[in-house]
Amino acid sequence: MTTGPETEDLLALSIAAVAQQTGLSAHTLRYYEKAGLVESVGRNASGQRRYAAADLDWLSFLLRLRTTGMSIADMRRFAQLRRAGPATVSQRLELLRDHAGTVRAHIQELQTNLRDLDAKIDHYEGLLADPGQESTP
Amino acid sequence: MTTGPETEDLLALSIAAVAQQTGLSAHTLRYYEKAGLVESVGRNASGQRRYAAADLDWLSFLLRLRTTGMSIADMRRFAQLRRAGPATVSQRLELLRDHAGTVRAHIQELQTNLRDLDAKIDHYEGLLADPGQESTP
DNA sequence: GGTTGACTTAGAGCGCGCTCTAAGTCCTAG
DNA sequence: CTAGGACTTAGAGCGCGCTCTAAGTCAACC
Repeated sequence: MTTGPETEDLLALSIAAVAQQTGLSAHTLRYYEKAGLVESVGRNASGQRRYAAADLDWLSFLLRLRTTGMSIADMRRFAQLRRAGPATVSQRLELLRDHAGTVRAHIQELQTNLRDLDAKIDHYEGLLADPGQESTP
Repeated sequence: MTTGPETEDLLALSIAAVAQQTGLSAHTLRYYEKAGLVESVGRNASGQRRYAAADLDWLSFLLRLRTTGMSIADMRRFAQLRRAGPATVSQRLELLRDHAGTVRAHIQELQTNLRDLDAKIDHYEGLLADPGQESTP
């Protein structure tokens, strides 16, 4: 399943490269590291960050959490558990399940409200087609 | 279709009552008014706000927009069009259609990311059931 | 008449998630 | 050797959407 031996460690992207790939700014990448979302990434001889494949994987997972509305604080909690090792797997699982539930609820809420918006749109279309109806806001 | 003559104007809720009904704080209700989201509501003899049924309808519409992620600025834009009268119906329609599109896209995005989260959850469940696998983060 | 409490206003403050600044170090090209 | 640019750090600043404070007015009850 791995691409080959040491593939990961051979990848060593600069912060600018990772910024471009992820869509995050270099500022934000450093901020995430300082905020405890990302384990300190490796450095080259002159102290500059060099991202490995595993770092990119983790970042894209973080972005998925972010996109689905997880707060920085919760992401940090997850990252801490991950750093603490395999003993925390069940806690991570619980966190993820909770979050997935939240996301599902959020989707539901959006869908319900969207239906109402669509009804409003229909109403406005009616107004346009036949002006002079009662004008509900 | 109307409930009867003057039903709306007979309803005259205090800001506290509206706060409780909508879940917004009184502070936020005043803020929305100052921000141009809500047309100045009626006042009683001593200058206190008295909300009519139409105000409540409008507020619940605003809340639907908010819940689906519309910014205050866009809600203000919509409110301004509404105040400008029937001539703006087509512009309001366009705004609503755009927003509904945004919401649909957002739901899509959430669903996609949720699928990936579920996959991650499955992975963690596998780890729990059979520890000692390769430990993808 | 006094006290309580809900209301009014203008405006300051807060939490979040970045986003940028300032000052300095280091590598690279000319 | 020099100039430019990408990087480093600590920390300040910003935009959003509220949220609260301060100081004052008013109506109602005892």
